[in-house]
Parts: sequence; C-alpha cells; structure tokens
Amino acid sequence: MSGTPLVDDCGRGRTLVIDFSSPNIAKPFSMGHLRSTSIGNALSRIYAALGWKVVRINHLGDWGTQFGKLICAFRLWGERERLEKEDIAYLMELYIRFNDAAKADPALDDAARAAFKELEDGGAEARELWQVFRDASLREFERIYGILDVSFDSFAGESFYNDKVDGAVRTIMDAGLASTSEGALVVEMDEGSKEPPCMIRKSDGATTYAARDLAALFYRQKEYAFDRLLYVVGAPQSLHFRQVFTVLRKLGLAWHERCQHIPFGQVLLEGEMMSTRRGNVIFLEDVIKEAESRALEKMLANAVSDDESGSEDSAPSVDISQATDEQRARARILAVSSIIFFDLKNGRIKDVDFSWDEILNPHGETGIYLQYAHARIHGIMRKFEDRTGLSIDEIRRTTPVITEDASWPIFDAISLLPDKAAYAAENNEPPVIARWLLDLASAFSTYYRANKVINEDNPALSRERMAVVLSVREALAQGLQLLGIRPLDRM
RNA sequence: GCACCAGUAGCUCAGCUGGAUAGAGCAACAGCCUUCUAAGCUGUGGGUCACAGGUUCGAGUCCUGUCUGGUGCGCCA
Repeated sequence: MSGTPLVDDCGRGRTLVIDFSSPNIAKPFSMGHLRSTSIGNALSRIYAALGWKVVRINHLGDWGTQFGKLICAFRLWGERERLEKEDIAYLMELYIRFNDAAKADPALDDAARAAFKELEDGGAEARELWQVFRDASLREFERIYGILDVSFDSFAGESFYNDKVDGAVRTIMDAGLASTSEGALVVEMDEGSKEPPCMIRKSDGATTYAARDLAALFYRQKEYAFDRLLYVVGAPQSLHFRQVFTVLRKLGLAWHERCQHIPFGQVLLEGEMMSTRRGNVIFLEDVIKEAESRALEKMLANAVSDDESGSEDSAPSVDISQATDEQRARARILAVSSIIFFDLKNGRIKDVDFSWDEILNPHGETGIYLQYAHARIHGIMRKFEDRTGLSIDEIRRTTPVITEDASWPIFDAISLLPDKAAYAAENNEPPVIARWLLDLASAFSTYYRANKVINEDNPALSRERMAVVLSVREALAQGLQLLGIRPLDRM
C-alpha cells in the first residue's frame, strides 16, 4: 500500500458486477479485444478504490454456431499434435479455412449448425472437442491477462448458462410476455416503439444470444445481489442491451435500472472493422513486442550515453540481445503501459483507427510520459538522502511547510483526484483519470525543470521540495494503478 | 426507411453537466543538457467549436431542424 488512500470510499457496502473483456474463444487476442479489457479493468479498479465490492466477470464467448464450425473443421482436417503444439493459432487457421470452404460449399454451414446441435444435445465427441478448444483458448487468454495484469473472479461464459436458458425462457413465458412470430419466440418492445422485438428462441428451438444474456442476468442478480451491473461491450451492441433491459423492465424487475451498457467505439484498421476471418487484424502481442523492443533500445542507448560522457546525439547502436532480464521486464511494463494508456486517454465512444506510429510514439500524451515523471521522482529519491543527509521517511511523516509559490499548482493538481475518481465512476469514463494524470505529470515536469529538489546548502528548501515531489509520486502511482498500469521506479 | 452515436486547430483529441480572452499533444519552426533521467522543458504560428434557428444576462456545452460520417435493425454472437 502506498500511504493513505487518495479517494473517498463513498461506494462502501455496494457491489458492482462488471462484465468485460469477454473474448470469443479460438481467436487470438487482438487490438479489438483490448478496449473492453482495458476500460473494464480500469473501471473495476476505480470502483474498488471508491470502496465498492467488485466482481469481475469474463463472459467468454464459448458457445454458439462458431463451435459447430470448429468441430466440423477439426473433423475434416484436424491434427491433434498441431492443436497441442500451436494452440489457438491452429484453431484460428482451421476457423479461417472452414469459412473459406463454406463460401464455396454452403452445405458446410448446415453441417456446422448440426455439429453445434450435437454439442447442445450433449454429444460426447463434440463435447470433448469443445472442451479441448476451450482449454487451449483459456490458456492463451490467461497468458495475455498475465502480461496485462488483469484478473477475473469468474470465467462463466455463455456455455455456463446453457442449462439455465430454458428456465429463463419459461420465466418470460409465464409472465405472458412472449409471442410467436415467424415460428420464433419473441418479446415485443413497448407500444409505439419502433425497436424490433427481442428474440428469445429461434424457430428451430435453438437458444439465442438474448436468451443466454437474460439467463445470465437472472443468475447474477441471484448470485451477487449487485447494486450495479456494467456491460463493457462495443457500441454496435447497444440495441441488444436495450432490448434485454426492456425485457427485464416488462417483467417488473425493479433492478433493471441497475444494469447499464457501457459502450465503446471500435478499433479500426484503415477505416475498416478488424476481422480475424478476413485476416485484417492486429494482434495485441505483436504490438506489445514492437513497443517492448523499442523501449529496450532506448533504455540501452541511455545507458551507453550515460557511461560515455561524450555527446551522443545520433542514437548509439545497441544490441538488444544484451539486455538483462530486469531490463526486459521493465521494457515490457513500459510497453504495456503505453498501449493501455493509448486506449484509455480518449473518450470511450470514439472509434480509433489503429496506427503503429501513434501507438508507438514515445512523446507527448503517452503512458511513457507518465512513467517517466514517476521514474524521475524515484531517481531523486535514490540520491536524496546521501546528498542532503535528510530522511525521506521523516519528511513523509511530517506535514510540509509550504513557502514557495511553485508548490501550489502541484498540490492543486493533486487535490483534484477524489473528484475525478468519483466523476470517472459516475460516468464510467476512465479517460477522466488519464487526463488528470497528464495534467499532473505536466505540472510536475515544469516544476522539476525549474526547482532542484536536492540542495545541499539549503535543507529547508530540500525538505519542502521533497515533500512536494513525494506527493506527486504517490498521486501518480495511485492514478496509474487506477488505470491498471504498474508504475515504474526506473526507466 | 427506422433507431443509436458522433462532428472543436493540418492530424488525434480535452473541454467534469451554461460562466469571462476555447485548451493539450502530434506535425512545423526557434531555443534549452559541466548540477536530481533531454522518453524532458520553454517559446512561435495555427480555430466562424459542421450549418441554421431557438432558450438564456450568458451556449462548444441545453432544445429544434438540416447536412456529413459511423453503427445497428428476429433465426451470428
């Protein structure tokens, strides 16, 4: 723990259930998946800091016709050894191959639907394949979540609700809300509303996305008795959530008001939606690797120009393979910081066009800038006691005496955090914290340039400035953590 | 066709719920490393806040309409 909490625990005693990340199984983690993950993770941390009890749910897309496709593809071309060795990459290959083949031969789609029906009916072989696919995918996701420092309390995905859907449908029918339309079971929206009805059972009797979400809602309300339920899901699904929440309201369930869809804009590639199937997709790990090697390069170059006091204007050539494990670990955290921050610095609802140049840019309003400010304070701390003979701990424990005008803008910036955190939670907008961090880091950077903290001749000044800088460090660390970013002590 | 979302500097965006001369970053240009990390700091140029009305003492912010763009619209999830 880093000292006293900087935000009020106004959410004490309340429970938040937050559904985020929720990737579809059998596809590698793409930049498209990152948004829900980073926004959801940041919101989880912000609410938790405000005292809420937070239940993080990864509603895995581990059910549906797509598994019929995978099962079919595996029966046609599958090799166990490759699956075990290549995990998710192999699954994706099969998935793409199947989709291509189905374009030429539509009968394959029927076979896929049949295979999914087998799965739903509990066919042993289909079930076994599904389990293998799911396990392989989950292993891969857990690895990525480890890199991102994201965790979940539950991975109960769509398959988990398979045996709960009938109950949910029955509840809706018993309430007299369901009607039959073109052979399917639907709930009509409000009188006079132009919204299409919510379909809860297909004409062939199969369950729908909406029915599974309703089953999940009933289950979560019973299991967690939440005060708020957030769905961090892309904006294109707005209609779906309006329909589902309307069904809750029509059932007379007062808690429908506690459920909220938190939409966000899509990550586009050259103006188009990313699609694993079409192959125009950027994988998260490729971005992390590129950012990491650039960070390492800079890190090693800095170390070189540090040793040779000569002016090394043109970047010295460095050999990344010489990096220590410790340097690699730092570079990775820095890479992840810049990617997460890039995702969180702007309003949720905006679409973002993916650009290597922008996401890898080390200058300006970036995660790197924030980490740099934090690391520089640690740099001062490492030298302070030897040079001044003063104790950091002692300064930390003492109420600072403020005499310099330059100190005030810093404390003013810091003092905004509680309001920002409350506002960020109320509006479910992590970027509010991101913008506050940039303001604080910018104020600090200016201060840092103009006010040397270590001053051997003036202990009183050293004390005051150290107190200022320690407060900045704590606030930066706290803000970064609210966004799910691990602060670095050294760069 | 209907619904939802958006439109602020060349580009990417803030603008915390109506308050004074609209702010950052990137890009461009000009400066700053013998002193705590230059992944930084300082400065310059750049805006009819899509358009038109309305409410108000006051509108980038609220209302109406128009235009432009994005997304979605029962048997995918």
